[in-house]
Amino acid sequence: MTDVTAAVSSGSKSQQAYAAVKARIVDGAYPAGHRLVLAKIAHDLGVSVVPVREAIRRLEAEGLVAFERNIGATVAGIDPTEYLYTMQTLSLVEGAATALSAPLIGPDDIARARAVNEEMRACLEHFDPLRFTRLNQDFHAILFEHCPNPHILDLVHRGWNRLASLRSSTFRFVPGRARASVGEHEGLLRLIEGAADPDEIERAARAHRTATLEAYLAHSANDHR
Amino acid sequence: MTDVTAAVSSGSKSQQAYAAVKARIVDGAYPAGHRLVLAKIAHDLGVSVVPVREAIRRLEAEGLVAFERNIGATVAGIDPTEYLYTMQTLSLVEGAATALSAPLIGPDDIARARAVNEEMRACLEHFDPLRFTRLNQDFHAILFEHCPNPHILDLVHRGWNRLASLRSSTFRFVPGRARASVGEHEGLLRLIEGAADPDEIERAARAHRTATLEAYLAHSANDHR
DNA sequence: CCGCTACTATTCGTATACGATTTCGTACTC
DNA sequence: GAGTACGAAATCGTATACGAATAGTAGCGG
Repeated sequence: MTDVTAAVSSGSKSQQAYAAVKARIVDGAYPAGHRLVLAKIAHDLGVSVVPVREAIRRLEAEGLVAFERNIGATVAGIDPTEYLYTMQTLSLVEGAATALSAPLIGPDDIARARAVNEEMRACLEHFDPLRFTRLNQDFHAILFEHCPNPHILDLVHRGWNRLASLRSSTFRFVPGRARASVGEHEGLLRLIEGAADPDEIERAARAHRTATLEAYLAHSANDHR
Repeated sequence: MTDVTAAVSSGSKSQQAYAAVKARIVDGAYPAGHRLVLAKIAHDLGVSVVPVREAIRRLEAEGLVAFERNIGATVAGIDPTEYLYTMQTLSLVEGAATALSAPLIGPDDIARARAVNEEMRACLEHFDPLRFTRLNQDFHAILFEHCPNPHILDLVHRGWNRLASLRSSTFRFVPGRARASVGEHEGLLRLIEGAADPDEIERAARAHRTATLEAYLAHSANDHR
């Protein structure tokens, strides 16, 4: 459940353009490398170029768009190096977000998260990577609902958006990673339920993300030999 | 040694406006709450309002400026809650940046950092909080020079900028914090020199920032009773 | 046939202009 | 005298317009 619904109408045309372009990038309508021509987007949205330009610059600041002076904007791809940077940062901020949220998570939240995780488990047969990824985000979003630090939460969301262009390729291509993920989720829930030491929760949440990164690294090393 | 020198001329007028306004905010020429009128800034810089607007929006994204629709922009202050959020995030990213950098720090870097720290120690008599803070940033900047993850480094710099408006009030008002800081720096250098476990280095770097936060909290709790 | 140069078309960057919204001051009423 | 309504000034938000820089293309020369 993302903020895409707020795409249409949000006061200023700049916001509107921002939401519209962001949605198209995140859901893949504008693939990586796609050229973003200000005048064309402005025409499509029925606004002038100025608000569109502002929207594009904002997306650039979030890392979703690459903008070159006098050249133009393109949807930012994510090469292995960028992937590494982003995953490292995500493991950091997700770990902290989970640890900070843990004391505020109630039994009902746990139940909801566990239900989502069971759905993920069921999803392992007839595997649908996109659905699996959406459920994965829902799972963590529940854990972060009560996160007391909005800055850290914002960083988490930025990381997720940044990875959106990959279209869950890790789950898709690294065998066994999806199943392992479900197991780690359950472990995380047990720790939170048991009111474990925040440091331990942070380590577990961090390792959860790091495991995906390392699975990717191992798999891509395998590919290239 | 900040990037203020790059303020003048940097290709686009938008960049120029960004650097100019940012410099004035960070160095205190525009204090917190100061009203930023687009037309006035544009006139002062000799450009039109469009690039200035773009610059202000960028500063807003970095948390340095608060922008309200149809109202205007003001230099963002930092209330206790924001301070807490920012310090928590900084402890997180500085801890990671230090741990990631540690294996890449050579003996010459250690020597330079130690020299800066000794300058800080000397600075404890005839205490000059602003100079002390600048040295403090120099110290950590040396440690981060080789940081292999630019995303995390960027987050560190954003946090520093966000705190700039405080004008080192923690060092100024919390007794003993400056001296403790110098000691913690030396401990950090020893850990790095000794090629300690990255986790231990991360904990120490994180605790270094957390200690300042807690000193502030304790002190302000004292104030309000 | 290949490489270089000049030209054209596209697109960005910024200035100017105008409508929309808010704020502040003033006058009027109770 | 206090509160409210109205109007003017200030400021933002966006559209339009034009200059600047770049990329693509055609033509020329080797």
